[in-house]
Amino acid sequence: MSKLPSLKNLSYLLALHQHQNFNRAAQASFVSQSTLSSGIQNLEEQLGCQLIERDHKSFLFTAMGEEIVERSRAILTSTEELVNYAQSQGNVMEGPLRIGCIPTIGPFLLGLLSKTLQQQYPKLELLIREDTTQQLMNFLRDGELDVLILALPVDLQGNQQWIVGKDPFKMVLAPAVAEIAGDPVNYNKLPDKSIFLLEKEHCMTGHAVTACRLGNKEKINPFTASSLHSLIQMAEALNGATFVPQLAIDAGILAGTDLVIKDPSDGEAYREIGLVFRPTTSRRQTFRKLAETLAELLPEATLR
Amino acid sequence: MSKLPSLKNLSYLLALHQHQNFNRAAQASFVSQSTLSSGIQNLEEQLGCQLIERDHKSFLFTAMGEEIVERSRAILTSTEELVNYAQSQGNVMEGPLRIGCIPTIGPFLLGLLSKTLQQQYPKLELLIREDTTQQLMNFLRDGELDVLILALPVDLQGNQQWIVGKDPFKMVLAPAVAEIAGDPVNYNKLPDKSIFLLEKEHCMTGHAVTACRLGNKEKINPFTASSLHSLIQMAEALNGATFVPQLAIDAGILAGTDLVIKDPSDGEAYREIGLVFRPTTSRRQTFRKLAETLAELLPEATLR
DNA sequence: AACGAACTATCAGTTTATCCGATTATAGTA
DNA sequence: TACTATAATCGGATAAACTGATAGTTCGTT
Repeated sequence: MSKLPSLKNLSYLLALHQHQNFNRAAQASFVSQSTLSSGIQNLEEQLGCQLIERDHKSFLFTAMGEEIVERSRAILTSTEELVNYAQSQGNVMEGPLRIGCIPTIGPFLLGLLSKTLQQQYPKLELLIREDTTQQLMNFLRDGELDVLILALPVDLQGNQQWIVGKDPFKMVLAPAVAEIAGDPVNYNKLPDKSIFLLEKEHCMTGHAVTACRLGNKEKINPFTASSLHSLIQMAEALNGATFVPQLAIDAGILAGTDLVIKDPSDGEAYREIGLVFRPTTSRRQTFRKLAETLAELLPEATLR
Repeated sequence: MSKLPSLKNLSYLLALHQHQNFNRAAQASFVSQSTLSSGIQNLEEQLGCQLIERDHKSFLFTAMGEEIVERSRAILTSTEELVNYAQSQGNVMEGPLRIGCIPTIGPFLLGLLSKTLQQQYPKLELLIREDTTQQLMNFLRDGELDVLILALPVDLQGNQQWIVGKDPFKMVLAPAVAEIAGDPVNYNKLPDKSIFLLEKEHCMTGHAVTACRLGNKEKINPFTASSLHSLIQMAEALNGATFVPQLAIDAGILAGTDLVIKDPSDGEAYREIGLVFRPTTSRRQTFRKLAETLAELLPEATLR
C-alpha cells in the first residue's frame, strides 16, 4: 500500500485550481507561496503523475489534474462534514448550513423558513446566498454552499435533487385588462404585447409560461423585467398582465397595487421547488429535515 | 473553519475499530502503541467529542465513534482510490482490483473471466476471494474487497448493485429417475425424497428452486449438500435429481457422470448474477468495464 | 535592448508535528 | 502476592511542514 497524500496538500491543489495562481491560492490557504508550491510538487511525486503543466509564466491543469481536483473536493467536503457532524454532537440540525436560493423564491420564502428553522432548531446557523441558478450550481460544486433551493427542472450536472413541493402560477392583470381577459384567463383576449415576462435567466419556466411563450408570441411584450418587483410594476404601469408565483403573492408582493389575480387558462400552471445537493454529501439527514420544514411552507407539498 | 483531522489519525481509528485492541491495531498500522493511543486522543480533541469510552482495562466505541468510523472509512477508501487512479495514469483497468465471489459462481466463471481480463487489460492485477455472501459483504464494508460477484437477490445493506446477466437452472437427473420425470420435468412424477438441494447459505434461490421448495416438500431429500460437486455426487449415487446452474454445466461439472440434463418445469428457472459495490466508491468506470466483460461470459446478458 | 512587473521554483534555516521507547497505572489472573 | 495484559503518559529523537529570501522565467513597456 503506497502512502496516502495529506489532506493539506489536497486542499492546496483545490485552492490552486480555484485561484489559478500560486500566490493567491497560498494566501487563501494561509500559507506562503513556497509552501504551496512544494506541497503541489510533493503531491505530484506521491501520486506519480503530472497534475499541472508548467510553462514558467503560467500553468494549466492536466486532465488528470482536473480529475484529481474533483476527487479531492469530494474527500475534503466529506472530511469537513465529518468534523461538522462530530462538533454538533451528532445533532444534524446544529452548526452551519449554507443554503443557496434563487431570487424568485428567496425573498418570499426564506424569511419564513429561517424563522421556522430558528424556532425548531435554535443551534442551526443559517447562511443564505441569493444568486442565479448557474452561479449557485458553481458554488455548490466548489463546496461553498451545502444545498440549493431551486425552481425545477434544472440541469443537475451530476448533483442530486429532491422535489419539495409545487408553487402555482397566478396571472396578475391591470384592471383594464382584467375586465376583458375572462376567468380563467384566455390569452387570445389579451391585447398584443400586454404580457410581460422575466428575463430568461430567472427560469420561471412553468408549463403555463412556456405554453404562453410558444403559442401566443404576439401577446408578449419584448421588454423583460429583471425582478419580480419590477415585473409587477411594469404590468401595472403599462396596463398589462404577467405571471406571478403564489409564493410571492402570499408574501404580499401585490400590496399597494390595484392588480387583479386570476387563474391562468392552463390548469397545470405551477413550478416545482426542489433541493439540490452534491451526491457525495454526508448530510442527507440534515437536508431531509430541511426538506420537511420547507414542504410545510409551500402551497403544495410533494416530498420525493 | 476548524482544523481537519489527519488521514493517519482516521486510519488509526479504523484499525482500532477493527482490532478492538490498541496493541494489535498499532501493529497493523505499523506504529507503536503510544503513537496510536495519542493519535486517537488527538482525534477526540480535534473533533471535540468522545469516540471511545474507556474503563481502564478495555474500551467501547460510542455511537458517535461508530458513526465517525463509518465516515472515516468512506474518506479513506476514496483517498486510496484517488491514489490508485493517479498511479494507474487514469487507466481504470490498471492496478489492483479485489473481487469477491460466491462458491457456486466462482469456480465456473472466474477462470474464464480472469483469462479474458488479463488478455484485454494486461496491467489489471486481479485478486479474488471466494466466500459466503455474508462474509463477502463484510469484507466489502471493511474496504478489503472492491466489488462482489453475487447471485441475486441479496440484502444490499446500503450497497449498490448492477445486474449483469442470468444463469438458467437445469435439472440434472440420474438415468433411472430421468426416464420417469418427463421433459420438462414434472416434479410430481419424481419419487419422494429424490430432489437434493444445497445448504441454505448458498442462496441458490432461483424461482424454480423456491417453487419446488414450497410446492413439493415431500420430494425433497432432507440431506443438503455443501457444494455443487457433492450435490451432483449425491444425486448420482442415490439415484436422485437436483438443480444445477447452466454456468457450472458449461464448465463441465457433469463430466464423468451419467446424469441427464433436462429443463425444469418452471420456465422462469434462472438466477440473476450481479455486481455489488460500495455506493461511495469512485471506481464505477472500472466496475462498468468489469460488468461488460462479465456479461459476455454469462449465458444471458442483461446489463442494468 | 533594457527594464520592471508578474510569476513559479528553490534553498537554508526554523518551527511544528509525529513517532518511539521506557515507564506508569490499572485491573484481572495465577 | 506476583504476574500478565492493557492503555495512558512523558522526554527526547526524527521527520515533515513552513517561512523568507532569492533565483530564474516570461511578458509587456519603454
